[in-house]
Amino acid sequence: MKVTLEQVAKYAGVSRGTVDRVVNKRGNVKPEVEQRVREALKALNYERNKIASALAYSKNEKKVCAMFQKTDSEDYNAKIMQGIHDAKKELKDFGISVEVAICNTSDAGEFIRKIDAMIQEGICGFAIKAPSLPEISEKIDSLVQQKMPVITFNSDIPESHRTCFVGQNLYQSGRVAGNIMASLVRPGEKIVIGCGIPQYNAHQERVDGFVYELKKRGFQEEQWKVFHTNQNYDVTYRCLEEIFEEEDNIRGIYMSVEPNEACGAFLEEHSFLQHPYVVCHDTAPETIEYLKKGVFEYIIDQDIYMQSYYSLLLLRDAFRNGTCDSGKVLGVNIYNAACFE
Amino acid sequence: MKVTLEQVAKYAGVSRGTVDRVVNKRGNVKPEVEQRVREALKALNYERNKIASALAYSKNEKKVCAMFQKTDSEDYNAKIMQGIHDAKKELKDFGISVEVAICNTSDAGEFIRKIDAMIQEGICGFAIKAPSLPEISEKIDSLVQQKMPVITFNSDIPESHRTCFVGQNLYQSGRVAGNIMASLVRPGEKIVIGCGIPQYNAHQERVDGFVYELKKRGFQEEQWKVFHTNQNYDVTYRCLEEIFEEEDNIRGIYMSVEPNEACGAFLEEHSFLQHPYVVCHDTAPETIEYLKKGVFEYIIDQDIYMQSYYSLLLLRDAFRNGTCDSGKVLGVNIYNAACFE
DNA sequence: CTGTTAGCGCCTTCAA
DNA sequence: TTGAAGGCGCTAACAG
Repeated sequence: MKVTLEQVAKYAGVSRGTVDRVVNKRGNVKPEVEQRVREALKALNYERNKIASALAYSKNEKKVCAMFQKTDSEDYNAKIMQGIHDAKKELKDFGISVEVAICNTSDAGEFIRKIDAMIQEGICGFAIKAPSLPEISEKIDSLVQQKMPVITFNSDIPESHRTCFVGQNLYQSGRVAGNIMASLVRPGEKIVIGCGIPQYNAHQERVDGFVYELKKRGFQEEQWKVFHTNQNYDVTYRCLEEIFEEEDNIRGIYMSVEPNEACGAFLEEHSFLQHPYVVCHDTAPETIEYLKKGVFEYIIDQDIYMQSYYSLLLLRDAFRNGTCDSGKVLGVNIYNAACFE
Repeated sequence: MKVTLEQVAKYAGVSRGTVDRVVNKRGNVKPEVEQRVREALKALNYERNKIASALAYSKNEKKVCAMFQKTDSEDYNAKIMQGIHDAKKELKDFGISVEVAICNTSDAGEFIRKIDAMIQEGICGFAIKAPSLPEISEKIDSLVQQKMPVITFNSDIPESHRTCFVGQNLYQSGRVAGNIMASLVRPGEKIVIGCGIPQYNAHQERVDGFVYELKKRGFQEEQWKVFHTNQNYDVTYRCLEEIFEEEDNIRGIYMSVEPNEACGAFLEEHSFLQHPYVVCHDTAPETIEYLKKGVFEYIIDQDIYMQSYYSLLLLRDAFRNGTCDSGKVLGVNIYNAACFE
């Protein structure tokens, strides 16, 4: 069952080293010998032992960097750090150490300075969550050109040549939300859509997906109304007050980004004949509380923990394989109150 | 950063072997030496290298068995097999080989005979999906008494002393479904609940959870009606016909177990003013089709693939640690049509 | 009770 | 272009 390099070598009448050269395509093998080895490999159905391989390879020590911009939500930041922390533990045995760099602004300069500083320290791979700005994109391209793996997570920079992206498909997550809302709200009832900042592609994408799905399920433009939260608590609260004063028969609220709490507070502090169904994103503890209390109906999560964790693990594979499995779009997870029992 | 046994040994003034004895609690170490080693361990913050450990330990070859009863759904069986297959590949490097045993009936005798046969072949651990019958439970107890890990998956045998269980909490999954339904259906509207076979605890549990949640959300007993599908296509179809003839204003159908297709076909072949919302379990390809077509509204999945895969991996940990992390209740995953885009 | 040593299977350097 | 050999860090058997 278990076939080793040694056995293949014996079968082919060569040494372990030669088989290794063939298996790992290191070149410097005479074609006819290579042919013979390949046949032996096939005949014995050799598969390399990943554990042994990892152990031997762990001599090549490497340093990678996880870089991200802090958000306003401490919980969110903590989940990212937790993912990094767990990945760090996992990667240690592979001889890979992880440095963390946190940016405080969305200024391209800050990112680029931090990247350069990290490279000075001998970093040879990045997992990075950064705004999609031309300067950053170019910087990434220059790193990739130097054969350095760069993986974007959570928020993609698709214009760049990043090795791959780990995160949610925002448009799809908006569609999932739209589909949920369409099942909750009935003909003649109205929906309020909270968009963050329209200039941010990421915010608009979810709303686009949401609206697409509403249309698909037969809703009319008059049935929904978009407002901009500016990602600000007070703005959100006031907008909701205004809209609920103007309109009636609102049965759905979609919060495409934080601050979910503003919406929760608004609903708790006002009473309605028919309480509106709330669909929102990301499982912050406060958001889950609203879900449990029945103020919110559904949360769609993107597992930010997994994103930071997984992107770091992919970096390891990138070192071994020169590349990594074509990125990874992590799931769109739906939760209702009963999920947290 | 990386601390090895060797370094700890040097620090404590003993040999690697002795440190190993302390780390792995193999005994035979003089208390004062042990004390010294423990201090060194702490001082250097030693953590064992899992890769190296696994490689060395893989010398101890082991055989485990995955045993399950075939269901009527070929897709379901295939997912179980896929999980086993992937686990097999993963475990190979650990020196663990996996045998599969498939039972055709729910007869305790068949299971017990197959278990005995496996033990003849040198199996030393089981991952098993079996009905909860006293004879099987006793058999499991006798294996566990001989220090053999036995993990139940998908369907638990809680009366037994199985090492742990990997699967969904059925009651909770019913609650999740109930909560969804409660958000879809409004006052005055009715819900039909398809229970499989009431004598099967597993079927009843989901329905209990479902009803619990309906009550919690203020629904009245008159609003729902339970029927028994017998897990049979024709029975299900006929029951639905009858109920829809008798009652009107039915807006929700909950299928707690297969055959979901009977429900799908029924809805496609009849037309209603208000099409009822369908919430059901398990992502068989046919069920997903109905979801995509908009005939079904939500599917709640239990990732059976992951259950068979994960239970086998836990067996590996059980060999190393004598026990394994207190089982694992895998998630309750909610899907709507947009999830499959 | 403790130290020594021979692997586990692969990777990598160094000679040849 | 190839073979030989010395690790990677840990486990386990054996000798003392």
